[in-house]
Amino acid sequence: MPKSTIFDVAKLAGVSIKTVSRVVNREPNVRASTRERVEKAIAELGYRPDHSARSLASRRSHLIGLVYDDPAAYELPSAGYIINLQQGALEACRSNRFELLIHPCDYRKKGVVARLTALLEETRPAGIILAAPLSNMARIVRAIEATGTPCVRISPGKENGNYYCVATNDREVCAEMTCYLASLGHKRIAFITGDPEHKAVTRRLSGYQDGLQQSGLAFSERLVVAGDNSIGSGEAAGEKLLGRKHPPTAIFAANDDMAVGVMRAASRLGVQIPAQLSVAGFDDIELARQVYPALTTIRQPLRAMARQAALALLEENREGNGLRGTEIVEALIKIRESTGPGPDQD
Amino acid sequence: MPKSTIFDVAKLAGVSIKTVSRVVNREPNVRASTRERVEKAIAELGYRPDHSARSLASRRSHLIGLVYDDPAAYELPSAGYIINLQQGALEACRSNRFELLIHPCDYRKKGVVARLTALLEETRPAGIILAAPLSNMARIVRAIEATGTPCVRISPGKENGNYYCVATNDREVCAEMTCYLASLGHKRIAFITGDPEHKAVTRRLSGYQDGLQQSGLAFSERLVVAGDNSIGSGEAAGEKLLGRKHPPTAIFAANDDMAVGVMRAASRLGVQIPAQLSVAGFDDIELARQVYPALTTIRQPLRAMARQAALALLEENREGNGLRGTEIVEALIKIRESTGPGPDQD
DNA sequence: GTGAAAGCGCTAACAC
DNA sequence: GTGTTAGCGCTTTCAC
Repeated sequence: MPKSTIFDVAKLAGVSIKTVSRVVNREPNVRASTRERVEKAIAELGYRPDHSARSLASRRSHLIGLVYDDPAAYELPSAGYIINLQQGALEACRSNRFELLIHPCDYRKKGVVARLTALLEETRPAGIILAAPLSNMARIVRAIEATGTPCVRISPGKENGNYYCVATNDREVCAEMTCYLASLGHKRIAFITGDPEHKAVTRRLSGYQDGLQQSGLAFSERLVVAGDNSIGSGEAAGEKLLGRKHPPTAIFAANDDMAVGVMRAASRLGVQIPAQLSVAGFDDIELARQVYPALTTIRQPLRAMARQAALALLEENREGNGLRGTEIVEALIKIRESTGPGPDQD
Repeated sequence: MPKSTIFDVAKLAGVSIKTVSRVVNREPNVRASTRERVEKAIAELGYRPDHSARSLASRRSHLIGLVYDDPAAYELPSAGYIINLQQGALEACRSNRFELLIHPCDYRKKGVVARLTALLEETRPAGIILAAPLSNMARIVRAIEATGTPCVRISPGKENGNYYCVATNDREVCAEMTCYLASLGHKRIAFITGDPEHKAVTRRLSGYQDGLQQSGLAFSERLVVAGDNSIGSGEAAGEKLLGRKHPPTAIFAANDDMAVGVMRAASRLGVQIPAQLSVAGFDDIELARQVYPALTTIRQPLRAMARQAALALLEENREGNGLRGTEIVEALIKIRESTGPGPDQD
């Protein structure tokens, strides 16, 4: 079957191509009976509007770009993170007949901005979803802005008012986790911070502080140790904390990898979890369930966030009334076995 | 800067648009001095050829589609698999100014074929990379063929001569692994088969048989147990095998998840690895390194395979002399701690 | 409600 | 080597 065009459909339905176009694009001003006739012709011919022709004429494509930090640089532990983003965006695309273009980029390299600009100017996607930590980087955001491509940022550090953002209640949920630990009877709750490059991770520290305050516990700098998001750094931090004369009875790490590191340190030092030490993380990576005891953590609704981001882009594409504000998608606390009532304390 | 077109460049360089087109597309028949002038004009105006216009006129886009089994159906353990495919394809795309479209599809659902056809007919990608297990499914392959889109299949079951395929030496490497186990002194080497839906997994059994033969060991049906690729099925199979009067001293599972299941069964039954039992898997998933003792396994060079697939598509796009044959990318045996000389045997 | 005509920005075929 | 002329298949504008 040689591919049919809008002309073939028009001829078969006995209307003009403009009417076919109206039907295809669900525009108003078509009589129901006409619409039916056109739809029948479309089905009969197996007509598919050509994407390139459409984009060329309308100056907007049916493509959404997903831009995220290139995992090549990371040795792939972020696979779950990326797949969740993709799945969320795809869910939204699928129901709207859009396709998803992926564009990981390594912000550490020269030329990223140029490549990104090239993508936007050549491909002209209907919009871009920019994931953290790229969503915090001014030069990336500016480059996108310069091309005029609609953009939604996921979990940006500061909620810069000029762009539409999708974020979680990171800080609040971390406060909640801290309160939960306090409610279990813990008095010395430590926190391990992450790589300051990821702004989202920084906000988690503030949440921890909020939680202490809400629970009537004093904040102490001694209970905050710096990590760099890696398992190794968590292990080092755990050793440092557990080696003290008065070790904490609970450790809340800014991400799961570091929490797992803490568990390793505890295991090596013969500290029982959760009997002697409660451990909590953030992210709910796959490893969190596989580790023993299973890690209490917080799940970022990444998939829902990406879906929301894509939906916003699609709406903007249809209505075009500007993308502003911040949409909050709530994070979820997953209580598992690594937390419990601590040992009796002085 | 209002976006400039090929006309602007032509005017500035004092040539015709066709000459600009030649320069942009690296076509021959342009004098070096002319080319330089045009390139200067392009740089000066920041000209970018419009992707849609190009695709429309040339009837081929600068997009490559990557089609794989939808992980939604799988609860995401396949994240690493997918990311590796994507990374490989992206490596090839990047150096050729192509973009990558991802299209996971759930072959269990009705309407996949229709959606895939729609993708191909509307978007007209320059080519499709079809990953296993989809690459084995006749109705999927046929649907792609019907649209005339160039397609490369990754790890298809049977090497159907009409398409270009990229595969690994699955069977050979499984024979090698079996020989390695035999060389360690194992006489009773068991094999756990996987989901027969994945043809690649079936070939692994043949490799195991080859290996036995090469090592002068007899094949016994009793030493082959069926699994379904899941950890749970590996655990069940392991229990069954280890519960025998003469249990095997080595178990080779057709994938890592099942191998991990075997390790769990061994741990529960108090069987020491590798002192009493050697365990080997296939895939080199992340868990393989995290498990204790670390799993001996086989790594499929997925990334290299996807890169090769994309490169073939790009070449076909340029030269167009037909895609045939099979490219083999060699798999790698990773010997870790779960295998060793077995116990002395009768 | 519907249609005719004029492009969108580029490549292809062929002329020179 | 280089330019001219037609489209590619659609949307847009505006007329009816």
